[in-house]
Amino acid sequence: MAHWLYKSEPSTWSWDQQVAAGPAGTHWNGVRNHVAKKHLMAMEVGEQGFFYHSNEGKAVVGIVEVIRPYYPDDSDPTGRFGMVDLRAVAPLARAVTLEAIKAEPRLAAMILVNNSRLSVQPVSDDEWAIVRAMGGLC
DNA sequence: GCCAACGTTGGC
DNA sequence: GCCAACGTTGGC
Repeated sequence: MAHWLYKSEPSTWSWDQQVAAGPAGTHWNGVRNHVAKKHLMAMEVGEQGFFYHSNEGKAVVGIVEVIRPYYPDDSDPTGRFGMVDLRAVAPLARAVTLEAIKAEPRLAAMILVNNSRLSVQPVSDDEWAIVRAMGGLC
């Protein structure tokens, strides 16, 4: 199964808010980028991803899971973009900062490091395992 | 269909 | 708060 990384500014949508949304989850809407859209469309229910705080915090803070596959984003007046639904699965025991990711040579190829502007990114199996371990999860 | 201008994102 | 990187828009 594929893994993903979702970026959000805490002032807009934080991990705490995601947790508060509970098992029913929330829409991951507002994506207005065609590369990010392509990733959203590829997602399947049950696939997990990292929740990353951009700008403020700059760290991976938790794990989320896709609970509804791609469907139209009703906040998009043009109808061109869609969204998925996500629920919080677990917090990391300790946040994995961008600084720590950049300091780990095995993570040098992560999109987060090389294209910081892409808001929804694929994460390789190796990267997934490494960041999880750095976050204190087995 | 090219490309300059502009707006937005996000690290620093 | 600055600025680099990137995406999008619109004139030609």
